[in-house]
Amino acid sequence: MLKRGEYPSTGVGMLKDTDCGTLTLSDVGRQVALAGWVHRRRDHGGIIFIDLRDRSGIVQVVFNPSYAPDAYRTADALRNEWVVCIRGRVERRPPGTENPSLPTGQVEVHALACQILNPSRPPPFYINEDTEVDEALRLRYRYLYLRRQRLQRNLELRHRVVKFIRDWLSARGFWEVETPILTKSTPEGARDYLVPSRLYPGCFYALPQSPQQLKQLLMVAGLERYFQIARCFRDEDLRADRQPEFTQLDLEMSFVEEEDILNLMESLFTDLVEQVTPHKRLRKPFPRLTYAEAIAKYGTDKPDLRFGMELADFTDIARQCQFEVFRRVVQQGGVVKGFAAPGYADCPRRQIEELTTLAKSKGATGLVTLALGQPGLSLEALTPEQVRSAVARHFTIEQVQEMARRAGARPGDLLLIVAGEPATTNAALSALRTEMGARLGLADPNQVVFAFVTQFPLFEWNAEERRWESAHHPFTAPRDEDLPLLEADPGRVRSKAYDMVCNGYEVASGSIRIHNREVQERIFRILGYSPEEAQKRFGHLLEAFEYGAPPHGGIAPGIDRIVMVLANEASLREVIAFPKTQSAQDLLFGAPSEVSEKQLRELHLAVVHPETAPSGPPPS
RNA sequence: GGCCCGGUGGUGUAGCGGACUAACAUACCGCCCUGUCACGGCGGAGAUCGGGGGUUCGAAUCCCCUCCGGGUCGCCA
Repeated sequence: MLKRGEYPSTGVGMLKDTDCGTLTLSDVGRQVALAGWVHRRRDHGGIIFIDLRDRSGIVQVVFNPSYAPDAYRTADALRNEWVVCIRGRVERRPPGTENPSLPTGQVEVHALACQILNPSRPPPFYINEDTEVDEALRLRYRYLYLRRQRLQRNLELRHRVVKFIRDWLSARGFWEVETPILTKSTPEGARDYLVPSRLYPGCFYALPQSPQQLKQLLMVAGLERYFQIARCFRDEDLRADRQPEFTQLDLEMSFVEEEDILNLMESLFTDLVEQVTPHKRLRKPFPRLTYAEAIAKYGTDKPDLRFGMELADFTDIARQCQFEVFRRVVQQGGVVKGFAAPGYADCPRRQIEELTTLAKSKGATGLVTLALGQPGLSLEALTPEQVRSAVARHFTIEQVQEMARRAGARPGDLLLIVAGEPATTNAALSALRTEMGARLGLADPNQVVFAFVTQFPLFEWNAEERRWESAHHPFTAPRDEDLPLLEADPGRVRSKAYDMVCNGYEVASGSIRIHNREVQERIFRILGYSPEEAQKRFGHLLEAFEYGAPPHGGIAPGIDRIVMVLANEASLREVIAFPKTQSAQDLLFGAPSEVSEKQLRELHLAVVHPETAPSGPPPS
């Protein structure tokens, strides 16, 4: 909501000199010129009320034939979303007719003149209500969906977040530098969006997946502190929190260690939340956990820390129990882990089945639940009869009590246990934990908990191609103490890469980079690049590093995701003005689209349609 | 590419083998109403149920194919 005086009025006095949402009792008696959209019309036969809406909010306008017959006649024709200009006087509402649910509810504007600036067809969906609309329709009529107050608030929030970041970093000596959108394809990482070159047949530019190498070159150039609100492009499949083009706060600093970057981020986002979204409760200081801790306690590297329900390890108990399924999992090198859902012991069977389905969808073979009696009892007094479970008979009461203790469970809680190979077990439990957080209302929408996850592994094993790959990117520095492990045991080498997470989303990712040629060459060797290959792929960067590259590192928070979390939205589409569908289409413009033969000829392109796919542009 | 959910007047939903001549709310059109704020009252118009094929005496409803939207796994250095 705009506050009075926060922005200059959007008009200079010809059509509009005041924003609707700013009017209060202190304006009573003022003559104002308002302009905006008809939010709603209430016709009482002898008197007409219009809720007039502009981006600042809503104010009630009263049309009374006794003091403005012409305006009253005009108001009779008005319909939702017509654009009007109204001149009138701000009046205190008659006693008893104030509307406390409206910021301007103490006053109303008595219309003296009303001009229709533009009528409107009935819109294809409600703009004056926050009701569900088919996603395709929202995108097709994006300019109408954006007219909704919720979307306008989201875009305003986004503006304020970006402005805050620019000001904050500028005040701390950071320079914003633009980097090219037309750049070079790199075979690593995500699929590139390609742009054909007219002047060089068969050659292509690529849109940046991120300005990663460019910002490192800016460090070599001696800029020391750089940032950019940068658009990034990745031609990969979409998700609720992934769009093909998105915006990063790209940032890089010279002469820094990991701690410097993390402290900077903690300081920036603490100030940002406190000043831009002061109604949010922020946890300070930001929790820090290693990758290994995150996986052990939450089963994921992007845990939602607004609630506990930490995972406990029951593998050693499972090894000794009488439950054949668990024992076999442990024998085969698997793990048995679980957590306690507080007060959920009496949950209906149907909900357990839903949880089981969820666990299986994440690759688990099943879900074991133990309902631990009634609240108020003590754990020590728990009897076998009070434990309700399909598999309770395979465990001694001491084993049940020990699992409950480790999970921090109390009587009345439900233990959820998954057994299997570590990766799927953790994935399933993480999903279950998130689901229980939602079901039990533990994920407070007014709370934001940022956290740093550190010490990611430097490499990941690609089983398909039977080789090591960079977990982050090949310029990420290994931790000094793990350097001796590099060749001997690459899988155990930890990196100076870090993520920032918030309420269950990964909102930033970064690392300290390698600036030492010898280390960089060892990394390339482990990744399987010959010196010639490394030269071909990354020659420009390697060469730059030979000319006095300073130690440097950085991070890249995702603006869209951060705004999404702060706006309490579940989809990125609600915080991007013109987003694309899950199949990467722009339904408003109809992109992507075919182009003319002439354009193709100029670009030296010929289109070969796949046999399996329909030819031509996507239907719209 | 796999799996899951959805598509019914303009919009949002209900209906899920026969009582559907498809219901409700709202928007829309007309009439009435001078203090409402999701104003209210009366009346009206508006969908052959995303598209195609099939099963059946009978399909919005069951089956197959397909299109669109969403979620998710793979993917996203």
